[in-house]
Amino acid sequence: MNVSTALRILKKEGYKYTEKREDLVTLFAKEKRYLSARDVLNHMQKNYPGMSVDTIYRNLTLFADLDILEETEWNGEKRYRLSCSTKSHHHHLICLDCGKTLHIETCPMEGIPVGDTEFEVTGHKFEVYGRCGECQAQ
Amino acid sequence: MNVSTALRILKKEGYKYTEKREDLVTLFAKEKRYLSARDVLNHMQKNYPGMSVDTIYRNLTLFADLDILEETEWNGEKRYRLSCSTKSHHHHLICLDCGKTLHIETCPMEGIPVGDTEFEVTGHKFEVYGRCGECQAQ
DNA sequence: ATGTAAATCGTAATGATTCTTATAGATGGT
DNA sequence: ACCATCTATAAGAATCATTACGATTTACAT
Repeated sequence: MNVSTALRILKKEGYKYTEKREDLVTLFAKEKRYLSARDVLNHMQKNYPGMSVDTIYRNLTLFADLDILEETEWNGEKRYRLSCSTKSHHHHLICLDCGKTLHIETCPMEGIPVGDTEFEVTGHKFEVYGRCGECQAQ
Repeated sequence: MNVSTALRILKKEGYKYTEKREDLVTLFAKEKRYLSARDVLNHMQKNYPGMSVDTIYRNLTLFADLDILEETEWNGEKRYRLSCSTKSHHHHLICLDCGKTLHIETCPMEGIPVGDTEFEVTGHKFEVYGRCGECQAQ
């Protein structure tokens, strides 16, 4: 996923192009890590001092719905990062200090026999948590 | 995990026995599924009409710290269920409607090569989500 | 039985997120 | 380029889950 792909998806789905939306996607494209709504607000308010929290949340939710952003949650806050790829299903090793990620290519759902239960399976979550090298060195 | 084990852990760690704490653990022992703080409050206030939300949250957190309860989160609410066992590491298939669970015995961490990264791994989460048979039938 | 620290209550405070209403701005057609 | 329409945004209020606080009650060791 990159900025132009993201904006193309926006247009295709009938949403309007705004400079704030482009900057929002650009921020995620630069950072390539999980950011909280507050992180995003702090970054965005440098260029747009009066930017509303509502705009942040509304666009984060929209982008997650459009699969432009991936969403997760820790320490009571939702976090978002740019979708790594539209192609291959994968999981993450996540630094809980800075939100940096590494890919985990294997998916635990392959080989789990959940089809023979009365459950209708709708999703799954596999995440490994830790601290990256930089954050260990403070 | 059962009620007497839970109360033994409480005592061993120097916490006081109260009727509310016994009833709280008993509730989880009966339900054997994930409950939100609000679920617990509703159940408990039948017997203790004036019970404070603070008491609920304080004890849920305490019990989770003592590994009497397992904690997770979905739809913006923390959820707790009685720890299945003190012995074997496992994961869950969870009904997002009622909190009912099935065990998943295999752990995806076996076979994931995370030791050769600069990350210090501190934890992981693997959960499968769905709807149980009863909830599908409403 | 008594003293003390912990547990609880009632309520206020907090923090993240969502909602509301009025205004501003993007897009498509002229 | 201009206009109409409909979406996006700002500002602030509202909501929801959770935590904090001061006062009171209770468990339990002595």
